[in-house]
Amino acid sequence: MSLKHAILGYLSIMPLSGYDLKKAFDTSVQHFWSAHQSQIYRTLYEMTAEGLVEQEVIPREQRLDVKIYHITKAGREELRHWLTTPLPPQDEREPFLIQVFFGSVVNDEETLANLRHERDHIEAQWAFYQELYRSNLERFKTRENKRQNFYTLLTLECGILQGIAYLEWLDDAIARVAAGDYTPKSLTELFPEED
Amino acid sequence: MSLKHAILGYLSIMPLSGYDLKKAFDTSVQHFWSAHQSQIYRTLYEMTAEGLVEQEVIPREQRLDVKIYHITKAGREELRHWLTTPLPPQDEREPFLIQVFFGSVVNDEETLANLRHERDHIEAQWAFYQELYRSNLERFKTRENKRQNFYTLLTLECGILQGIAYLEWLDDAIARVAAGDYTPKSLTELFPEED
DNA sequence: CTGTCCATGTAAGGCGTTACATGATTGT
DNA sequence: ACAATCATGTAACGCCTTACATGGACAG
Repeated sequence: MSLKHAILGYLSIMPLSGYDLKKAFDTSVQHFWSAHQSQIYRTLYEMTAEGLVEQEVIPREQRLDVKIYHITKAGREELRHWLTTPLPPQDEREPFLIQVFFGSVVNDEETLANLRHERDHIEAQWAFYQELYRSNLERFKTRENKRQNFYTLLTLECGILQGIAYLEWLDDAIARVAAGDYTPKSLTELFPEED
Repeated sequence: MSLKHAILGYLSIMPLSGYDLKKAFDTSVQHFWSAHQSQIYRTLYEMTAEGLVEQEVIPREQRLDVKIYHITKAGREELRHWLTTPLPPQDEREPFLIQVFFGSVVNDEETLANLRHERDHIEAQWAFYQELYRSNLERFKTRENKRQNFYTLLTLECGILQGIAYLEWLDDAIARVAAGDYTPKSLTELFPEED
């Protein structure tokens, strides 16, 4: 369960509340991981039971207590173990590509609309990553923990580069479907020479 | 639920059994969708209750009956509707990138091992897609339904191109981590001029 | 005075995974 | 003779999503 380990990762840097964790997910790893707040609270509860984290309860008058979570020694060990264990192959699930795959069931106009919609969405997302990269770069210049920041930027870079490749494919697909051109790319067109 | 619609997509082309569907998933859309056979059977059962498909039971002596599923009119309408409705934005979940993101928690050697492991896995997968593309190209030349085949090849192309981008990123990341070089890419290095 | 932020959770349901079970046929 | 393939499923669990619920602080 990666969510547990992502939480451990954040808590290994500093203690946080469930709310803080939700914000951290939304603002920094959103491009490759997301979690609902209900999920975070439940997981934190389980992790407390498992001894991976400890609650520090800060009472507040007439409001729900704030609970700050600290990583335990066992938590650090678990995190280290997970970070050094190769993951089993993941199953992809991309519903959009199912729509494309069965594009021949509907009119090309309709598939085109889907492709354009996806394109707009990906482009907006890409612009957002670009902004994130920019702001993280700034921080890199001034901050101490270069190594931590480097890995943050590296994952963002991955998202950005894959976004570019995806956008290129989308543009090309849109052009071809719009032209009613069903000739597929040849192997030499598709694969770089080095192969 | 995309699984239902992927099943409807296949059944819109020809009637199939649960077993056939499992094979179809494994051999043609495996790169962007996978399903366990238990999941397929359960879903087929639900879809029968919903009137999206109909069972044709073919009894066999001393063996379990074969159940061939046919798409109904309601099923076709549902499929068409789904294929022409833009999908809500999907949440990504890539545990591997969490490992990279928290790479600073462990030694670079350990992160390097992860990166190399991923690289090997992706390369093998990429080679498999390449083979799939090759064989589908052959079929394209001889077969009737060019339009259907085109969309199949298009989704494969997507997987292949994204694979290339991902591999390039992995190679670059491996080189940089191996060299202990934590300088991030500048914006101009990362973004194409057109931007 | 309305909305957003802070901060916590519960409940129910949907989807996916893993393990188990059966048994004939076909290939090596 | 043994394994793989064909072909069907059940059971149980686990994770993720959606909706609901509470309530103070603070900004426009």
